[in-house]
Amino acid sequence: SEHLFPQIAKKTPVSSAAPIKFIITKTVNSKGFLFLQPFPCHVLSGRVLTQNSPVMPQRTITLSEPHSMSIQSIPGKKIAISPLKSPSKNIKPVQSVAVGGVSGSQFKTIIPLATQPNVQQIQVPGSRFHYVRLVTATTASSTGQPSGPSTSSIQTAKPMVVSTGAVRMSVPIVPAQTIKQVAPKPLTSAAQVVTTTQTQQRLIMPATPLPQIQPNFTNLPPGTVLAPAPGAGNVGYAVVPAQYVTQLQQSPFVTLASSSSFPAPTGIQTQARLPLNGLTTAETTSRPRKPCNCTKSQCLKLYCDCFANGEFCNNCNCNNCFNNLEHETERQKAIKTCLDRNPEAFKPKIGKGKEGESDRRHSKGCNCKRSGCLKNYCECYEAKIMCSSICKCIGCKNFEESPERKTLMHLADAAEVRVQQQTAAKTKLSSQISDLLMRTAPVISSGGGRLPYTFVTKEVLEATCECLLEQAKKAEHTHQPQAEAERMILEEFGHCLMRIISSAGKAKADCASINC
DNA sequence: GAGTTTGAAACT
DNA sequence: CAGTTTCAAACTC
Repeated sequence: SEHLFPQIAKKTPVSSAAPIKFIITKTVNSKGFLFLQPFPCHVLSGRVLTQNSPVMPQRTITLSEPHSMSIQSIPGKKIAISPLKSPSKNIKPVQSVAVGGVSGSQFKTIIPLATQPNVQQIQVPGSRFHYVRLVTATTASSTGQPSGPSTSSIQTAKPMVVSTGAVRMSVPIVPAQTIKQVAPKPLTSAAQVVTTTQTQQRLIMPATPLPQIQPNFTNLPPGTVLAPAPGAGNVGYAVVPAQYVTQLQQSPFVTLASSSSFPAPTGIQTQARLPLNGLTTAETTSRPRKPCNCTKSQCLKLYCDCFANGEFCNNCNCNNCFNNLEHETERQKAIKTCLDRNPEAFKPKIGKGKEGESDRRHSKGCNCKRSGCLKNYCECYEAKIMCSSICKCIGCKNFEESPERKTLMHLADAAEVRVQQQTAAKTKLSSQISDLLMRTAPVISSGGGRLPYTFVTKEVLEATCECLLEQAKKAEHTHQPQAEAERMILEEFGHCLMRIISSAGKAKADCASINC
């Protein structure tokens, strides 16, 4: 990413350090998510790149000294990388969103890294970013050159425990068995994560240095490097968002291992969203993005919400979709086209306010003409913000004092209250039914207020029905009017119920006396 | 679910 | 940059 890191664009002498495979950079996409793919550089987040992309040649960035890097082309390399945050104050938002990820269904896959020490963290002073170096055992030497083709490059990866100031980059290692408990789609071998024919690949996960990291994998942000504790085992793990794996699985370039213990949820796809920026965990986890329905754009234009958000299409209803790893070349080209047309294309449209939501506003403003900016056609309204002076809308009613807007808000609030009440009522009813079933269900070991038997047995029902039928016949024989007949039957039903209840109570008392 | 409306994106 | 077309989502019936 020469334009972002001009200082590293120049090739510099390689030191004794092992080669850095990738730089992690960052920006945000149009919906406030951390977005990396669109940038015409060799740094793509959590995705596999192909060297032969016409858009940008993939390169390896070699760091020797903190300030000196070089970029070298490595033909035939495919590398997946993810964002890496510095341990600065920027950490917090990253963690808050990265952990939650896309939705509650999102999980992280922990890829065991093998034994050779080939994941290294590099800190570049003055840079807001951290760099991670993934090298094979053969390249972990001091050659400074990338290794040759390999089919198990990742297998030798091992995170290093690096302390970056107050932030420790790793957490205690866990045994391999633990993977099954935390990763729905564990990979039996990292080597299987990235294998191709004849070409070497590496998977670089975002190694977010977070002081808040806890040894709970479900809370780890994507790309967390789990390094072995001193004296512990020799295998490390890296946590990557599951959607990456989903995409990787879909890729013709990459073969992923599927676990026999955890069948891959091929039918369940997650939005391949990258770590977010500007949205809270709750927002991102409770509101997975809707699948798109594109038919003509191949999901490679900004019409497509997935594409516009820097996401792969996943679980969408689109036709002829190119927004996936299978069409990486076309996708990169489309990204470049969009950026050529508008360099801000993938940046958030809604600027984040300095204090509270009131400061949020649409970066370009809307151009609504007929909706009064009070329908979701309006991007401002959709983002739940007021129109601003930069909007060019006609007949706007989306401003603070607008009576129409207030009415709409009240209606929305009322509707929400109704939904909540209905939900609460349903919950209560469900609870009552459940409780009732518990009370009437046969319980071998009686306790509390439960009855020891089920009294409404088949026999009891039959007897009750016979009684009711008998009452009906009686009414018929005596030529009672229909209303009177119904009354007699109901009365008999009442008697039946009383007898059943009485028997139940008596049986319970008997049962209690003999301590059954 | 089909058809219509809408406004952003894409195109000219 | 303005006008037009395309597109997919939002909306209505």
